[in-house]
Amino acid sequence: MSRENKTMYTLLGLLMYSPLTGYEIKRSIENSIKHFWQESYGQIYPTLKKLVDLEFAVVQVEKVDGKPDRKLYSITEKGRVEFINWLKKPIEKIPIHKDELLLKIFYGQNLTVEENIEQIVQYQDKMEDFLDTLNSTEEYLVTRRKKDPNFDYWMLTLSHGQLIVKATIQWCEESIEKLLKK
Amino acid sequence: MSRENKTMYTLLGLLMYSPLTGYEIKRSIENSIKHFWQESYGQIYPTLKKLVDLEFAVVQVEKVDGKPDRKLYSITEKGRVEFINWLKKPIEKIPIHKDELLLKIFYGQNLTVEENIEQIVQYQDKMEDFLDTLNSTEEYLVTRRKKDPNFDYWMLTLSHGQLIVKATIQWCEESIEKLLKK
DNA sequence: TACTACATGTAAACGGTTACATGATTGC
DNA sequence: GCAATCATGTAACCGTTTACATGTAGTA
Repeated sequence: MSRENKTMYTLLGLLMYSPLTGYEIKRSIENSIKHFWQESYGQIYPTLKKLVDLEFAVVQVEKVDGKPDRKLYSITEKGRVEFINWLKKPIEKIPIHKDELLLKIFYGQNLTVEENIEQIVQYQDKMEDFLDTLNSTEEYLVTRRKKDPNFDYWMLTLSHGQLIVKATIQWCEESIEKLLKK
Repeated sequence: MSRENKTMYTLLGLLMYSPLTGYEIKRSIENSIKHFWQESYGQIYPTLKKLVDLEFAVVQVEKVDGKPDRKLYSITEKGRVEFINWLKKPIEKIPIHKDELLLKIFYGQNLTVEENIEQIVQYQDKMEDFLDTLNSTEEYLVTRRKKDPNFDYWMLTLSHGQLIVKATIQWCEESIEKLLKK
C-alpha cells in the first residue's frame, strides 16, 4: 500500500487561491489550519520542488537586490485536476492518534491517585488555553472574514476543534471526580 | 530538544505487569491500548534490544524445538525507576494531530455542497463503527475484568475514546445540517 | 488445502522535525 | 544594538510502516 503524501495536497490547496512563495505558504498555514495541520520548511521546500517535477506547479523566479530570489509558485491545470481528485476521494480509514496522556493514565496504577489527578489537572489547564486561542480565532473570522467565500468551511474546521477540546475538558473533569472517589 | 522515545515506555509499562516476549507485547497492545496507541514489530523488536542495552530489561532465551527461540523479557529495577519517573513527568505540550478530514473540509469551497456532505456522511459511518467497537470493549472489561486493580484506569482511557468519538459524530451531524442550509 | 497462531527479526522507504547556514531591511 | 520579518534552502536524525524472510503446528 503506497502512502500518499498529504503535504503535497496541503500546498496545492493553498495554491488554488493564489500563487505563493514557500515562505508565504508557511505563514499562511500558521494563521489558518495551524490548529489541525502543520508543515515545516523541511517539508515545504522539497515538496514545492516535487510539485514542479510532477508539473502540478510552475515557478517564476523574481530577482531581488541583496535578498535570495523570490520563487513564486503557481498551480497548473494538471495540478488543479490532481487536487480536486484528492479532495473528492473519501477518507479510507480513521487514523489512531497516539495519545501520551492516555498512555500514562493506562499505566496509572503505578502511581498514587493524587499523582494521576495532578497529571490530568495540568493537562486540563493546557486544554483550556487551547480553547481560548480557538475562541480568539473564531472572533477574528467572524468580525474580519465573514464575506470570504470560504468562511463557512473555515468555521466548520474551527467548530470541530472547539467541540473536541470541550469534550476533552469534560473528560478531565469527570475523570478527576472519579479518581477522587477512589 | 531531544525527542524521547515513547515506544520504550510503552514496552516498559507492559513489562511492569509481567515478563513478555516481543510477540506477546504486540498481542497485548492489540487488545488493550489499540484504540489510542499502536506499535509495529519494526518498532518492538529493536526497542526490546535497546532496553537490554540500557539495562532496563533482561532476556531469558528459551529453546523450543522447531520454532525460533522464545525470548522472554523482564524489567529490571533500573527499568522500573526509569518508567516511574517518566510516568510522573507532566505532558509538556498538547500535540496537534493532523486531520485529513478537516484538511479536505477546509478546502471545501472547491467542491459542491453535496460532495462535502457526502464526505462527512462517510466519515460519520466510520466513526459509528468505531464507537461500536469501543462499546464492545467496555462490555468485555465490565463483565470480565472488573476485579483487576487496573480496571479503573483502563476504563478512563476507554471513556475518553467514547467521549471524543461521540463529539465527532455530533460535529458531523451539525456540519451536515449547516451545509444543507447553504 | 489453506489459514491462523506462534515466533523471530531486518531493510527500505517514508514522513517529519530540528538545527544550521546566509543575509538584507525595518522598527524599537 | 537587537529583534523581527523577509526569504531561501539542506543535512542529520528520529519515528514509523511495510514488505520481506523463515518455519512449525493445529484446525477448519
